[in-house]
Amino acid sequence: MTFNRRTVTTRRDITCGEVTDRVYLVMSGFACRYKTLPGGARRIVSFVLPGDLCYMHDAGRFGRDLRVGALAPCSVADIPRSRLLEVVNAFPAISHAIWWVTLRELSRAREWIVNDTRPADKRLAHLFCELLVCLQVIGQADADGFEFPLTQLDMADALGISHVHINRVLQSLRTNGLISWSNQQVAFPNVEALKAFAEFDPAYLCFDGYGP
Amino acid sequence: MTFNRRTVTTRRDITCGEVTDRVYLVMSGFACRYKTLPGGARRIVSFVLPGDLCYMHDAGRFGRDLRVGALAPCSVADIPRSRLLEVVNAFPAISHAIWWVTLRELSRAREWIVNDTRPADKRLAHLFCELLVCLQVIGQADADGFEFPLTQLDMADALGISHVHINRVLQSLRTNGLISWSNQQVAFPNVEALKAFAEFDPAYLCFDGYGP
DNA sequence: CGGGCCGTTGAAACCCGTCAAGGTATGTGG
DNA sequence: CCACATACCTTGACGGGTTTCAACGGCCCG
Repeated sequence: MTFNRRTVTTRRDITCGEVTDRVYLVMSGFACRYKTLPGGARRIVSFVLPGDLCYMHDAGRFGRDLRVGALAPCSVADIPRSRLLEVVNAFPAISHAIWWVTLRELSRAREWIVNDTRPADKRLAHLFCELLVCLQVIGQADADGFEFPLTQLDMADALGISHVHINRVLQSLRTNGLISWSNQQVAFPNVEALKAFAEFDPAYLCFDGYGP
Repeated sequence: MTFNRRTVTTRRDITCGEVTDRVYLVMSGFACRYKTLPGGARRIVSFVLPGDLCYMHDAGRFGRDLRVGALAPCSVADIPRSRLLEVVNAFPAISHAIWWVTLRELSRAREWIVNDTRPADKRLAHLFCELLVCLQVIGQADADGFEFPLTQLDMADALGISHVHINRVLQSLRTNGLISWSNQQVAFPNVEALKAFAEFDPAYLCFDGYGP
């Protein structure tokens, strides 16, 4: 059951042209959903981690203005939409799981809206908390850190602030002993203090209670 | 087929206690989904217009930290969740429609994230554009304006800015001839100019192509 | 008449963006 | 091995956007 598998390099889109009859399964790497503003600025609206599906829903009508790009080299499997439908029909429980991840996405998008009201330092801390928990679930983070191939500019676009300002905010968090980040490795010396500072409540991630 | 129908006054929540076995249909008025930050600030993450369903999905797991409140007097119908399931089973096409509105919510939430990267004046203009189109679809707006019972503070919480600043931004838009707002009546002397200023592209609203 | 709620305005301080420049690492080609 | 280019990180200075605090006026309603 291996599909057309390929590698997408950093700063390239995962979509190939205007094809809409496929869904994309990210198997490794680091990607994001983003939009580009008329001025040329990029705003990342969510991260795509290994195991995530993209363009699951009819791409012709939903998310036409939303693109998916690699932030680190990604291994991607192209799956024909028809194949996905077959699987859903054969195993109705899959339909339930698809509902699950969709509602999870919605809940997370809303928390990102809320996060945008916080000052930049708490915003950055909150995003790191989210990444820590999500990466732990897929076994790509230990208790207090993870490997992190993204640049400061990527994080700036995910938070909607400038890359200059994120640098300053990051150093403030560094000197406060909340974050260390170098050589593509992020660590949090005091995870509880970080979560408290970020006002982080993992409920919105909708992990607990995941069914079949 | 009339259900337990009631009226919710301004600044009150539509939910009644911790009940999770009901969905709520807003039949008239103006409501919003919101979260409250630890500091006490309220952030609105989406508006709820007449015809919208709330807590459609298992409220026990999703959206526990999300509340629904009335911004103007609302007429609400409480529907037992079991009744909704009956209807879905009896008319499978309904299931398709529920998918539709859910994906629409997701698309809109993501555009709100993008909107948060714009300066406050464009942000406000963009939100007005969204409201204009959505209210037109349900027949509660004409070509260049609508009745609007919300306060400036409500709009501030929907945009994540202070009520003082929204007042200043609003006056700037007023003097530029883009918006007039008084006596709960909003009008846009030049809709096209407003949309251009706001960088508004209605694609994300996912209205076109709505099926059965 | 008094009390909320809402809109409005001014002043000061802060957060953050932009511009500009320099520094470091990595990779490439000569 | 060196020159060069590129991408990324860092820093300072400056200006503008935004928040906060404070105060006042209008309006509706009890």
